[in-house]
Amino acid sequence: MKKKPASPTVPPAAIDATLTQDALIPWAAEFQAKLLAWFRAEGRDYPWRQTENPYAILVSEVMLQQTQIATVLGRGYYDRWMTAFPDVATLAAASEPAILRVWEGLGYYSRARNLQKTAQAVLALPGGQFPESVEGLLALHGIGPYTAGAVASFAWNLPAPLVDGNVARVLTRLMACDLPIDQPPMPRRLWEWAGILLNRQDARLHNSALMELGQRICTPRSPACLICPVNTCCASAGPAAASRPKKSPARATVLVIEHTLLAIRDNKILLHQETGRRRQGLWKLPLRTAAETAALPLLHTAQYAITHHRVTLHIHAFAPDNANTNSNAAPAPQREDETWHSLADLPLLPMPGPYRKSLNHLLRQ
DNA sequence: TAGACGTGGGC
DNA sequence: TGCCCAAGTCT
Repeated sequence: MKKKPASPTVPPAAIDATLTQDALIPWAAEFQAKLLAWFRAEGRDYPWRQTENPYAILVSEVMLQQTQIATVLGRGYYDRWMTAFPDVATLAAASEPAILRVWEGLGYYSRARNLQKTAQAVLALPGGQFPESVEGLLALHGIGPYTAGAVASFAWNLPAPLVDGNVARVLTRLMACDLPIDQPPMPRRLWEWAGILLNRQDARLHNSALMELGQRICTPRSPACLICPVNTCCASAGPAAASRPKKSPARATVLVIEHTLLAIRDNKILLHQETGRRRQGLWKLPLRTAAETAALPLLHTAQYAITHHRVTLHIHAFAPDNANTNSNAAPAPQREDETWHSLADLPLLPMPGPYRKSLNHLLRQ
């Protein structure tokens, strides 16, 4: 099978020049037409594609940041959120624990808090409506270049390009680019390419189609070039595709061991609320050093990953009533930032997924 | 600007 | 199993 040779990286000068779409990418019109035809015939029907409500679209986009559709839809996060907080006013008035509880398990919890900040900011705008421009959207918390382009094009069909992981992969393959996509000058160049290729009359469909192409056809490991609707436009179609895009090496995984206490008395459990950047506002079991827990019985061990850490979570039994009969290795039962909570309230408290799972396991009987 | 930020799924 | 990846943003 005869393939276009993998062309060398597109010279920056050819891209940066201010020229017409046809001169920059001669196959742009063909690409747009084939992409749109494919999407009209094969595109999936997601809840956020059945609405032009900017709030509903924003919620979906924020949930989908670094998160797969199967998680957001299959595990019910989108439906639960839209039921609990159906509009900007409801979300703006909600309590933070209520928000975090609905978000629990999705990760990147600042997304949930920023969504509420944005709801409050929108309500405070004259008219109380979302700004109908990329610039206006970018000024809101948690809305970056991708999400601004997504809301602008999906809600109002504005001619705004967008680049996410899917689009970046499609574009580097189309252009046979071997520069690392996470380092200059690639991020800027990808946005330029997306802007040049954008179908300005049908930005909504075009952007949806481009992402879905990346998600379903132009996949990271085994791209389906043979059935790709735009393979005639692609400089990587065939074996070369899987080698793109290039990326900087991932950070090394760091091993961490957490020793925690399961302290229960009078149907109350001792918990600690996170106040730092990580998992802020969520409740965890009290953390202790290995030495402090060495003499305590080990109840449960679990493993989980958080960003580039690999965590082994040990949960030790601690009986506050017996504390003074224990050796001097026994930990203080309670520290300043730790509080007792009724076991009945446990389902209401936002908690990192691994802790929730371990507690459910331990308290089942 | 490079690092930090959660979690689950696929291979 | 241990990576890589997923509709990114913030500091």
